[in-house]
Amino acid sequence: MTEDIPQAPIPAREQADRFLRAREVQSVALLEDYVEMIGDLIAEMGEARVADIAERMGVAQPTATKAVARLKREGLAISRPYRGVFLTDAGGTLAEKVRARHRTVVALLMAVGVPEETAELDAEGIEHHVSDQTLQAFESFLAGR
Amino acid sequence: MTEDIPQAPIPAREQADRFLRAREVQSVALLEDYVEMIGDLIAEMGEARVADIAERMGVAQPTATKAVARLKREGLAISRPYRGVFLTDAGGTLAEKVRARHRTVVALLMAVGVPEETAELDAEGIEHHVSDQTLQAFESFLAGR
DNA sequence: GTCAAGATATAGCTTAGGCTATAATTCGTG
DNA sequence: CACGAATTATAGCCTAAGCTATATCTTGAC
Repeated sequence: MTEDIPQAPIPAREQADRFLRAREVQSVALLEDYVEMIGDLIAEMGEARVADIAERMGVAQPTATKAVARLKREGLAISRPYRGVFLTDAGGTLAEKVRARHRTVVALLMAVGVPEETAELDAEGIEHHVSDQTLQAFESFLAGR
Repeated sequence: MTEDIPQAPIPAREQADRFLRAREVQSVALLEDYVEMIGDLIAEMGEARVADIAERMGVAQPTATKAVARLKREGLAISRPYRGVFLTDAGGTLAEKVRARHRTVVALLMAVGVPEETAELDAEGIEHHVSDQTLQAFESFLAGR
């Protein structure tokens, strides 16, 4: 509180845009998490059941059901009542992208000295805010070190 | 979709804990943003008015009023009706911590090759998910390069 | 083939964070 | 010092994401 303003103040409008973007990102973050989880479950167990999704996401079963309904609305998943959940092509593509990004973020964190366990923990929240441009920078950094 | 499972599968419980943590972080992220913003406004203009907070956060004025009410509930800010908003000691300390963390995250991103503008944009969302341990790793990395 | 157990869906509630419209208050100007 | 403009507060609405309790459907065991 005793120091001067560090950088030149940013225009209010520009700063507001940053927060708007952060809020937008947040609204798709859950979709990404669920899609990735469903992809993992299908890869591991052959199908994704709502009860397993709920357990792994750490939410109650009706919460997972609601989330799946939203995925269907967004065209990322399909399911019939009392049957397993599957990904559409769009959902599968997204899951793949999210999984790759997660790996890159964890690798970057570890490359700058973050212990693996902490890297995994923090990556879960960080990854959603990593833009394509930043992701590319991470990959270049990891390749060229 | 054609490759094997990359790492050994994580116990469901452990994975759920990661998501639980990410959700907890999210619930304090807005508090942090508002507190930092109020600190900035006081530093720049001598006081933080609700209208300015709203403009810079990119929200409507009643939304900012509600957020300030929550800050007061949490003991981070004080205000009297139709008067400016001020930070408590706890609020000031938090603002300082958030501001420092933001700078470190931006510096780290730039250090691994992210352009400044993108670094600022992504940092706004990333910073909230950076744990103390990760922050320390960032600082060591920046110091020792 | 029936029936109990397990899985999924539905109903209804809560909190948080947005919004618009409007009321109440403060402040600057004449 | 009064009044209009600017600011802040309040009312009431929406959506998303969580929860518990309960209803409905599926399935496996007998």
